[in-house]
Amino acid sequence: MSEFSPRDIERKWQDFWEEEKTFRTDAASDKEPFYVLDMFPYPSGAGLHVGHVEGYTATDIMARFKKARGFEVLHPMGWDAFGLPAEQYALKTGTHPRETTEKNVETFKGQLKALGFAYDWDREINTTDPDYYRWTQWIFLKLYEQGLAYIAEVPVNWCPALGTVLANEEVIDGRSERGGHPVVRKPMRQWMLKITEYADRLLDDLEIIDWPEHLKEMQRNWIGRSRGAEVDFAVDRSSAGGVEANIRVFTTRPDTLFGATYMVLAPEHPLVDEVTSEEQRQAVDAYREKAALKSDLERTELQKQKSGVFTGAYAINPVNDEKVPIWVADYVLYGYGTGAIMAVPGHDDRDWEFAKTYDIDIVEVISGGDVEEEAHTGDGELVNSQFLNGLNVEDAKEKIISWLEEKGAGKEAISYKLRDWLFSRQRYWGEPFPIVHCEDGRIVALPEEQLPLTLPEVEEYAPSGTGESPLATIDEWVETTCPDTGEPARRETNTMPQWAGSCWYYLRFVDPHNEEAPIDKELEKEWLPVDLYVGGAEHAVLHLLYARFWHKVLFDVGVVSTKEPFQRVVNQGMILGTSYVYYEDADGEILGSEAEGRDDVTQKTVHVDKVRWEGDAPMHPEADVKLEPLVEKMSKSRGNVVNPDDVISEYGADSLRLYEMFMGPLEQTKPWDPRGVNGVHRFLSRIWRLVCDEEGLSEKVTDGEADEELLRELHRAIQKVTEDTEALRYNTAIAAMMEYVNFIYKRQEVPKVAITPLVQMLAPYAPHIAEELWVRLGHEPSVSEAQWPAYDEELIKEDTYELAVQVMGKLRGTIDLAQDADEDAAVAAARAVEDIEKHLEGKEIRRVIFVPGRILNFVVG
RNA sequence: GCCGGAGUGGCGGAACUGGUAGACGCGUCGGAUUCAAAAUCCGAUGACCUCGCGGUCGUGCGGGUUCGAUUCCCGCCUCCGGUACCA
Repeated sequence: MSEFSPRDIERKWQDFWEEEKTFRTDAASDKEPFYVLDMFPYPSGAGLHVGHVEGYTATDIMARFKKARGFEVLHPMGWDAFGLPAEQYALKTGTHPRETTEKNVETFKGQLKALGFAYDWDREINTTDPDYYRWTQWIFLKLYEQGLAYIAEVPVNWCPALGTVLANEEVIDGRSERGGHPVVRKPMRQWMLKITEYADRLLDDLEIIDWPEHLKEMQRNWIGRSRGAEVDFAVDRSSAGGVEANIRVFTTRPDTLFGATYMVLAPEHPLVDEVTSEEQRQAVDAYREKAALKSDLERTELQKQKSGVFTGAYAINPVNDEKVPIWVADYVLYGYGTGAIMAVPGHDDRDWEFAKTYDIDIVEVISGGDVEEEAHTGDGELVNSQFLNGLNVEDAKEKIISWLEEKGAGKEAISYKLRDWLFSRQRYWGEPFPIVHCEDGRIVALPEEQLPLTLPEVEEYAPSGTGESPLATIDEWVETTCPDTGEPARRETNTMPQWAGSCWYYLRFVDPHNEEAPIDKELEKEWLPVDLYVGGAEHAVLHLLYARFWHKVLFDVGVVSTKEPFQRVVNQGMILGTSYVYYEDADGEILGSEAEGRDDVTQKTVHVDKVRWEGDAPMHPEADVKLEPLVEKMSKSRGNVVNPDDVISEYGADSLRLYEMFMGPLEQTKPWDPRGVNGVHRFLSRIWRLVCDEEGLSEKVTDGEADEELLRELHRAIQKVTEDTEALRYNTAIAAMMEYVNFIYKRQEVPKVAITPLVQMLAPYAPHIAEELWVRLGHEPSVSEAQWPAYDEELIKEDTYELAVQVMGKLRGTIDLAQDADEDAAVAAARAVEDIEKHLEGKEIRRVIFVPGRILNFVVG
């Protein structure tokens, strides 16, 4: 075959790798281990998209590169297959989620294989496999034994019309995504995990891992640790109907205590009932009821107007014994801090706004602003604060905290935004909890030997109607006996959330068939942490935080020896598509870009495949209207999705892989350009033609030696590609290979020794063509087993180099200069150049700046 | 609002620790090949002035430091991502 035809070679080499088990990992090997991991996908019905391909290609290149560099590489793939879509499909069609999952896995796996990824498929993991979730349940038991799993009544999104609990993403504007039925907050019995107990470690250990700073920052913000003080305010008995109570507040600004002119309790705060006066009770109850109906989102999203109700009661400010009114307001969240605040309107924006609305006193305690105009939140000198007067904020905090501690009215405290993790779902398609509830109320964990507790077959996937999972309707599964006493008991009918399976899968890949433990201890020591973990930024917080949490728990119980699971994380950037936009007015008339911005029209798109091309102008298929190209996130509804299968059938997998890496830096958001694929395909064809001919090997290819210049270019290319690949700068590594190919194209003949290393360097990027060329060049398969080419710095050096010459910082010419030339030689050479000399003529040279290898600059007077 | 990131040719992007801005690719133009076209190969391609040699301007905007700034500092603008009453 004379022309490059991916169709003819790609399948062949995919089969070769599979049969030869080229990418099998020997976990017990003596070689240095390198673990490179992708965020495994949820196998959706839609199949792989170009975003998956980007991340997976990036890790695949690293895996193949490291293998060639002599590492024992672990590069596995699996399926995060529990989850909502399969269950919803089951609801609609009655198809068992297992069937849907199997089918989708089949599709995904076929697509991944067609891309030539070097996975060790013997280590494939599926989170829905009982042999896998047995250990997910086992880890849950460890959490439970450690006291880190508990049951609580927690409000969930309850949709009475659907008779089911909805996930946050299924609720839009307080209504169900499907059907638009009202959704209310309803407390239900839930499993919680005490991730808050690990907050400090999750925060501190960010220091020891090599993650992008923005990602660490997001985790820090999510944990939201803040230092402050807890202060007790006694409730004024006479105003609260004789009730004796303390209101404890958390504040980061104890220094402003003298400026506290009211207090606020969250509507859910238990003290509200106790302190509310008879006159105010009706108003308070009404307010609390209204607040309870709002979802968290509603409570926060429309932040414009603050609302609240006075309870009728007062509290005593411990620093000056002044009476301050106690209010109820939903801008205070029950879940954060103590659920109550001291309000300092002079120095807090929210309190200021509230005080203005309800005409509450504003007292300035820190000078430097005008508290009648706005809250002054910055630093300043303390005023109106007795013994704190004259101090700055920092010192006042210290002093007031010691004062409070001395008086027993408060103490230093730390608060977190992070909440405990709501760990149960009222669904069928998830891991069952290995827990039974006995009739006497005891909660008993199943013994390890009884794992896995498998999901029963069900007739109906419809929700039970009570808010419980469909499992609750299967009596023969639910009804069991207590493992301790043998008395009748009921199984837990909640299931675990999708996060559970993905919290530890990276461990299982190391030792996927172990029946004694989730992972062998020795192997864990050898392989963890993961050296490189690549995935989408959408998991920057939750998945990565949850997995870190589990890892730390497993560390504490001795299952793993490492503090952190992922040494290095990289987020691949999003790939954007081009939408073709037009506008439509109320009468359905189709309009072009001239209608942009008008508010009587709606923006619409034409699916990429339906666009009618008039030359290079995109036109509406039915109307004579020019469409406006718009680069944005790919989505089905915008008709701008690029399907990897289509690209493969037109250009082949190698071109798709190469293009996605050539587009730009891995972490950056990049627009898809269909013509770009053609460009890299052209590059691969050029290499092909360089090597191959109708007869087999091209006439240009010789058995001779490489000359000095060729060697220099070759070794320069090897150096650049090696360094850039190591640093994930794939785009510039590819550019270096292109430059080298352009260079050898200009030659009549090229010796094999100058092409072979190129093919080896190409192999991680475009493995199929590289394998084929490798064999054509007379080597035994496979290039995937070959050692990465080395470069020799000596060969790269030249006798002379080109030096830029500036006069007054402006480039005036270049000179060829010997490597070891000194300043005098450089100046002489520069002055010999007419174009440079004419800028120096008749001027006094005041200074010469000579940086060997970099610059020669004349400063003239 | 706050936090994070980014603004470089017609387009995607390159430029190591301040040292020839625009590598590589796309597109465009020209040439070769062809009966012709596609494909391929070779060359040109930031803008402006100039017949040409050459020159001036140019990395979002305005300042600054420096012999020299895409790179460092100060002040803005725009876009993208995250987050949002967290006391």
